[in-house]
Amino acid sequence: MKKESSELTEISPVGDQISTSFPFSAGGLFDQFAINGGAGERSSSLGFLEMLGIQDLTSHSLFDYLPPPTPVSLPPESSEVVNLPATPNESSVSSSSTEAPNEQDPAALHRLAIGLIGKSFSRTPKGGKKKGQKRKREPRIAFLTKSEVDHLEDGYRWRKYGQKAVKNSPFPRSYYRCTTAMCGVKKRVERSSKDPTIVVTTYEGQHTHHSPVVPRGSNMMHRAPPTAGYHFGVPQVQQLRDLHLPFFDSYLPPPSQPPQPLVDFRHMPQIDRRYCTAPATTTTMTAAGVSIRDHGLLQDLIPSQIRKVEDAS
DNA sequence: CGTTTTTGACCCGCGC
DNA sequence: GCGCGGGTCAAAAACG
Repeated sequence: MKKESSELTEISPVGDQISTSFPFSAGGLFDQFAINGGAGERSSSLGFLEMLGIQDLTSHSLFDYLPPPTPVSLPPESSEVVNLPATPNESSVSSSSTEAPNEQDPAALHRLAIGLIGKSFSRTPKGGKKKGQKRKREPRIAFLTKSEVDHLEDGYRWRKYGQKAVKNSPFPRSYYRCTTAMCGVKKRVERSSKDPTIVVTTYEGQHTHHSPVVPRGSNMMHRAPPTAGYHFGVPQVQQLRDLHLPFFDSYLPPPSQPPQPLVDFRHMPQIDRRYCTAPATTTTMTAAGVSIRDHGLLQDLIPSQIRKVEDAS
């Protein structure tokens, strides 16, 4: 059956996309991780790792390259410190105000690499596009997560609309769209061929709705309640800064400012219980569950940054 | 029975 | 122009 022209998404070439219309802070630096264009021979994950100066994931873990861990502090209203286990054998999670963190209890964000890997634009929408009309371009953000589970729970409901084999990779790439009406956010999920323990989740667009839904088959123990505040503790913000990724300065609140609301770490013990029985990489899954859940990065930080750029222009 | 997933076909941009 | 690869569509199947 012949298809109508429809809204599609493609990735713009590396060459001009950053310098011409990237809404954040244009510059050559972005070329290092605007890696999804052109012939598409480099995966987003590899590009991001390259950006971090990581060339070989076959003999090292991504997380070997990240900054040293710091304790995950809870928001000011709670004095608890949540320690994440580093291995399944140490899968217990303490929630104590007195227990000091150590190397075996790296912070959640230590296990998370977040990279802005490029940008994309929508193709001709249904109904056609006028000649010469600029395509809408959406920023994309990739989360690299060490996890056994491909599709990580992030608090939104997604409908899978496609799956494709990835060239030079044994793992397929899945395409998801937010099921909320009028919300055009999409995400791609693929597993790194270099390090199969790493899942690359790429988000495109901004959610038009604030309240994430409770996914089916889940319960409130697995996620923050809708009414809960989302807090990104100072240590997490500092860790992101410590990655020395220039664009993060635009994403993160100034050091003098209170942390942006993002993740409610009070729910991390529940998340850990959910995964602690799974083998091998589940501790990172814990971190991933929290990290990916910090939808604020998408719906709070990015929009604010876009506004910032728009105001400045 | 409504929703989601699966999966082959199709569309499009790009390189040759 | 053609082939390739990424991305999406949409009918059918599966699921709850």
